[in-house]
Amino acid sequence: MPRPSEPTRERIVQAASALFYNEGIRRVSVDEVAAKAGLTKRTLYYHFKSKDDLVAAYLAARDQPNLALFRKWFAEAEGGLAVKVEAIFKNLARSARHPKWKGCGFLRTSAELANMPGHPAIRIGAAHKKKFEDWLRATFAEQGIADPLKLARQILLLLDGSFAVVLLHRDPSYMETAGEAARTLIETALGKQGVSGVRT
Amino acid sequence: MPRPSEPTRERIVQAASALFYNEGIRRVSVDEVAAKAGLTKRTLYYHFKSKDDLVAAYLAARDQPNLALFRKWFAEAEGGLAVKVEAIFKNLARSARHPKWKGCGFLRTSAELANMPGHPAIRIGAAHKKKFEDWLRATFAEQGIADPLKLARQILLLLDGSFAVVLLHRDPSYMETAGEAARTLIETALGKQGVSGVRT
DNA sequence: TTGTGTATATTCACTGGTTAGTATACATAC
DNA sequence: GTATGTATACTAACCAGTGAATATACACAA
Repeated sequence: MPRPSEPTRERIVQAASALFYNEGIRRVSVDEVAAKAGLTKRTLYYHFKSKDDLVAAYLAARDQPNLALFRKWFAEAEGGLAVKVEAIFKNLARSARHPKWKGCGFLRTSAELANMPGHPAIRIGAAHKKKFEDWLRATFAEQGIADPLKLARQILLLLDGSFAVVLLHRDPSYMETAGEAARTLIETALGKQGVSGVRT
Repeated sequence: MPRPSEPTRERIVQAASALFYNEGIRRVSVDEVAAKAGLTKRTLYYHFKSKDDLVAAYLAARDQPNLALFRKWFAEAEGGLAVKVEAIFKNLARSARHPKWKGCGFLRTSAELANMPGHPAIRIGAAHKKKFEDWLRATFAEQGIADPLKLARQILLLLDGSFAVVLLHRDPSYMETAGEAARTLIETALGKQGVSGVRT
């Protein structure tokens, strides 16, 4: 059969992603994933040792693309630091208006598996959010902000808060409100920065 | 048997609360809830017409006590508006250090049932958060803040963000960071308020 | 060129357990 | 003697994971 066999594994992960994200982890059976991928459950278990393993693969596949998207939205925005960060929230609001949007897969998984704190999928989610936080922190540090880690965490809190609130109310305008708050916090931090601070 | 029969229904809701909150909605079976309440599943189905009904009752029971706790934390704190709101976050951080803490039941339920947008439990969760938002809005309005609704929503975003982030990282210090951000936003809003603004 | 062994990849059929919800009967109180 | 409340026993479906067999590709020997 196919020698490197990555297409099969890839197909399984993509089927799992669509189902887990749309329906929830525990709602979706391994049989459903296999059917959607066009193969039998037994074949799926050849590529993944357990359902938990598959859940971890689902989130791992979303890690880099998600981060790249945030960086792209930031990079493409015209303006100062605060405006560029606010652009992330505006773009997110746009995605959230899509009818199939159902929040952040990482956060929803950690909520659903809250009774299994050490679950591999939760570790992947935590690492993902740390990477985002660290990218923000480094960006803020470059701009000479006094406490870049604190500010990065505050932005992250607003971002994840908007995922949660918009999922509950189905009202993406909360994301724009979060973006305004982020802008305020960044402008305040820029106002307090030392004379050596770099501006854009 | 007991005539008003409210103790039985009450016992079921309490058993359901403990199990749903600790293990997750879909993880817990109706049999488990019945067993924990000390009666049979058939009796449970006499008091609730479905599992969905029971899930809604679980969240409805948390609505008022939760709001009362937030108001109490706010009322008992010494200081100005910003400090009193920050106190909510500090108290929340304290709760989150308890080993059995597992985030916000309303948000976790909305994440787990994200594929059922009209679910009664999600409606109850949305109404709960709206009540909190409205209480904050009214409080800010009393203090003469220019756009009390916007500020209330920003605080709510930080609060729900801290639930999500702390659940993921199991690091309650994020709640204190959120509290600082809330204080900054409120102080900024107070600084911009009209001359007629009331101070505390 | 042809035969053969081996690792990779896939399927069918199954198990043991769980699950939401119900048909029916029984008990108690007033 | 009827409302309310509780229990036993059941259904029909679902679900994570496995045993055993099979098919293919390719390396290497004859």
